[in-house]
Amino acid sequence: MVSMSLEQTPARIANVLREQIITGELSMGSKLNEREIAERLQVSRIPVREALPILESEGFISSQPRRGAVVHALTLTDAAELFDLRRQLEPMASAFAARRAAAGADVAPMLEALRTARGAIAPVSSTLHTVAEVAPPSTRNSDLHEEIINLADHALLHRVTKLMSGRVRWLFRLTPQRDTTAMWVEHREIVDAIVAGQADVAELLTAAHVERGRFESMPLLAELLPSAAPAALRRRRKAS
Amino acid sequence: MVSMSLEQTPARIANVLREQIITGELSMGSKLNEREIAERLQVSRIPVREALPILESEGFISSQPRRGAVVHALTLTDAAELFDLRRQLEPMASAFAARRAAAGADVAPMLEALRTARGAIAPVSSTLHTVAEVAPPSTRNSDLHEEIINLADHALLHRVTKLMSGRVRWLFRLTPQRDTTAMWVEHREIVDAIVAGQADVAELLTAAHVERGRFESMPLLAELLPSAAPAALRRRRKAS
DNA sequence: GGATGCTGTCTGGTATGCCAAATGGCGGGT
DNA sequence: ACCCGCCATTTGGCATACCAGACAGCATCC
Repeated sequence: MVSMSLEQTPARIANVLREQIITGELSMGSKLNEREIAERLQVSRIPVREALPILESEGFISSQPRRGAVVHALTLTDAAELFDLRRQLEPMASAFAARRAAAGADVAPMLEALRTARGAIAPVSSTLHTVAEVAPPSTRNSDLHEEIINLADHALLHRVTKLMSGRVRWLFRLTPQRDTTAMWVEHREIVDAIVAGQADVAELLTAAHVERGRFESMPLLAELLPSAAPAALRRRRKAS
Repeated sequence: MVSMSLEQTPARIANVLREQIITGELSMGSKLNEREIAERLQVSRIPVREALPILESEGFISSQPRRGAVVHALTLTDAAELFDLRRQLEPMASAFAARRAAAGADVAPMLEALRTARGAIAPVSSTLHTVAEVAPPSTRNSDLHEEIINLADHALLHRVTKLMSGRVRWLFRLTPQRDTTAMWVEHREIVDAIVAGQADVAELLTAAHVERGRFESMPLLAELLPSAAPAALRRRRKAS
């Protein structure tokens, strides 16, 4: 390898594969061969071997001892479980963020993320920020949530959330976008409550936000995903 | 390597190091040298390199790109954050477990763990189970919590919880045990609510259980742990 | 005498190569 | 014709070896 980006190689490999999984370039269920990936990315197998556990911890792939790794096939249960955890953690994050804001923490990055998210819906020329790379709304929303987490200044929460954020983006990518204007209003209300230091309000609004997302998304996902992992998918794969 | 246990080598190495960290055999702040560990455990550096990220994800060590890994020095903030997360996740686990129990799931393993935990306090001869290895109460409590998680049958919750369980044991090991009889009563009440399928009751009892633990443990931990990681601990380490 | 640059060494990062377990095809036996 | 077992190939697991960045000590220059 001649050129080296600033981030570590295993992390870079994990990022590449993660994006390929999220975009569907690597379809669910497809096998991941260490040698093939190593050759494709022009690295040796070692950093690949270190990248795969990262993706496994984030729930993108599942690997068994001597049988290799495959891209995890998302199920409706996975989606429901993700909403379950977000239901617990995101309200907590908003509450902590509100307390931090009340204590004088800098809320500017969060506000900026909110503006950017709004810009992704209806570009407002008043702000005049050059949107070099037009990221999809799902990424923008993730940015806002991430800034709330950052504001919460809670290392453990940050770690756990980061573990789930990839899957959230993956599912959002699959889900036909819900009404983004309404969602922006919800986001604004949450941010307002945080900035005002109203921890309880922010917590409840965020809980409602998550549950609304579940209510709107699950029916759509129900038509896209199998309800559970077919455990009887071992032998007899000739017809597939 | 001549003999190979059934679990994978990196996981085995992580287990060994984890126990050594929890028991204090590896003191906080001590450096972890890949070659030294590899030689000590009679393996090569590769599985060691794969074990360290596991411990890092569980918060036992912190490593920087080219500067190696050190055993994380627990702070009071770490303890508080752990209680914060447990406050959100354990009540959720109890609620899910209660719903599963109401749906007819097998509650026997949980009851067995409860009995075993009680046995660790006042051995009752009526149950007549041979306690081959006398594990410390902290481990027994972890077993009960783990069984509740298992009963909840929630893959994502299980994953996130497993990420935190190591640190919980680590802190419990440091904390002078709180009154175990009262704790057993709390445990029994929670289990009773779960078995009865009373999700709301189980959830609230568990929340109270966590908060009681926080209330009793934090003052003790405050005398054992530094309040925060000393960021100004880079240069000038000659006197230490 | 103090600060700065250089160099040696330590340690982590990556590549290559070998080994063993698992899988699938093929041949022989019933 | 079907089933069972053997063998080859695939593929992951681990060990060894090499490379590069980081840090400490020393020498040198200011």
